[in-house]
Amino acid sequence: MRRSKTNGTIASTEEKIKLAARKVFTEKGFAATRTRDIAEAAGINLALLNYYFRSKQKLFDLIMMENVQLFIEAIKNVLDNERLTLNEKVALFVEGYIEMLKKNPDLPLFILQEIRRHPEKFANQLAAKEIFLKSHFFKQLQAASKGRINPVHIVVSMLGLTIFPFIAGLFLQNITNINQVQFDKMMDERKKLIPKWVDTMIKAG
Amino acid sequence: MRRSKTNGTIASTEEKIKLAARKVFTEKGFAATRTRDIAEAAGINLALLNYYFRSKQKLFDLIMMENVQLFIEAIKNVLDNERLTLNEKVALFVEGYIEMLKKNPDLPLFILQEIRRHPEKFANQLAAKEIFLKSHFFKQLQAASKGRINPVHIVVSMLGLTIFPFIAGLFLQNITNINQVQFDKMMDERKKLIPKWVDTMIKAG
DNA sequence: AAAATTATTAATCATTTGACTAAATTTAGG
DNA sequence: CCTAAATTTAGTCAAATGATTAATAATTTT
Repeated sequence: MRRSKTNGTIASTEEKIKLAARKVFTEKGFAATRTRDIAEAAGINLALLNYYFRSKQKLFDLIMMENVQLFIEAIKNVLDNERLTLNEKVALFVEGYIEMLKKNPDLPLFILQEIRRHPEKFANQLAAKEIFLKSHFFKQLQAASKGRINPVHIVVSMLGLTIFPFIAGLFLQNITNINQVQFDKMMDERKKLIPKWVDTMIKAG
Repeated sequence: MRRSKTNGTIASTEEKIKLAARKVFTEKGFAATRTRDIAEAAGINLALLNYYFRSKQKLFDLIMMENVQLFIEAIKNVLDNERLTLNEKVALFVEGYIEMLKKNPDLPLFILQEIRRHPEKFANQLAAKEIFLKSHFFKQLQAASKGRINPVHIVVSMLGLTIFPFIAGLFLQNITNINQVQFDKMMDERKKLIPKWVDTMIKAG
């Protein structure tokens, strides 16, 4: 693999391709994306894409990995911080995710689509299973909701309340007659609403 | 356009293709689907697909329309039934959708993806905007939540709590360590949980 | 500055894929 | 049965597309 020393130019070109690839892939998915689209969006010659990344698939895998990373980083620091109460964790999680999703609204649909298309790739990969179930967060949740309700319901609800609005963004703006600015404002409101709702769910069952 | 009189056969072949097309399209999306896949899944010759449906695009549009129809029918009868209380409407909506989604878990991702890809096609189409905002349901919601909270928040939450688990099905089964059967059982539990939660949201703001 | 390495381009290739054609086979009505 | 319409098939085509190549330009190294 070639690594250049003339960093100024190469990093810029490679980065240009990656940026364009993230944009086009995330918007259209793997199959609907043509390498020519990416090349054009990046303002480079088609052959350069293969020069730097070997193949469409390799480039896609790279982007996908970085996207998944975005998702994980937004949780990581919250779920296992033992100094935070359950409510504080929920609040931080919701706040962090909504901020991230405001910047990357296409991300959830992109990732979930990909999981559906290739479940096997994600089955083990992150070992998210164990990490999640053993997290301080999940233990707190079990303790707080003990007996009244399956804590998985709470987790699913928290994720749904936070992520779903972005997945269905355009659809919701359509049926509810609000525009982009109003939508973003509402998402900010949800930073306070969701933790309150989740707290109620835990207590009320 | 040829219409046969030997109805037995034609309906069966045409239906076979449509069933196969729905399956493959919904699983893989438009671009990733090859007409040859559909033909194979339907157990028919490739040319037959074009014989009955003219083109891949036409077939896709048909399937998409039917899928959207599924979504709408599940709401239609509930939203404007003036004899139902708000809580009854929510309960019926959630019940109906969860049942529909258990049978068609790929539907939401498929439709939302398509809306993202071609927003213009859905912008006016259903005029869902007006229909929804003028529904008896929405008016009841406004009355019940008056002042405390934007009713759109409630709608978004209700949809999210109901639909999101199916969109993220595989992902959730992964991180929460539950299998398909447990998942379906949980979805049944949510038929009772979600209306209760929504009621709390409305009252508490 | 010469040589070597790295970056970029235009042109081309090979494969995939949606669509079409023309012929063969089956079915329905007389 | 016979004929015409309906159905089905194999074979083919043209466009799209991922990838490669060979030549050229730019940059770095010696």
